[in-house]
Amino acid sequence: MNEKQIRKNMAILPVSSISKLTGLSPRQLRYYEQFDLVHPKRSKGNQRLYSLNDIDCLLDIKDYLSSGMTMAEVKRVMLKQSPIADQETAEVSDTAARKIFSKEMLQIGRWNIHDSNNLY
DNA sequence: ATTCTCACA
DNA sequence: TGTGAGAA
Repeated sequence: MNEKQIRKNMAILPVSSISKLTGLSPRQLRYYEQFDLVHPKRSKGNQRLYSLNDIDCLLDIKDYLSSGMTMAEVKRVMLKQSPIADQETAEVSDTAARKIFSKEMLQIGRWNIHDSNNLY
């Protein structure tokens, strides 16, 4: 992978930053981790270290949850197009990903996408 | 000062 | 999910 991808998975932001950037509470961020929705690295102090890629995932997750999906459902969608880890993360972290996500949702067909209930 | 884990009025 | 205790 090139520098671009490396950095996307290198960012090491503390949970507080992620919380502000995603609008999710630290509690939720840790909770989502239990479902393998995100894979933050850990510092020696056992501190969670999120990458820019994780932020991207979190934002999508947030979107899906707002659309009425549950953790298990979101997880399934994520696993099908989340090559994250430290392999060959193609450059489909933003735009392309969004399209794929939408496609997945429509295919699985069951989550009607009428209105986004932003309740926060 | 921050974050982590665990458990619950 | 939120919140607080106790440790790192």
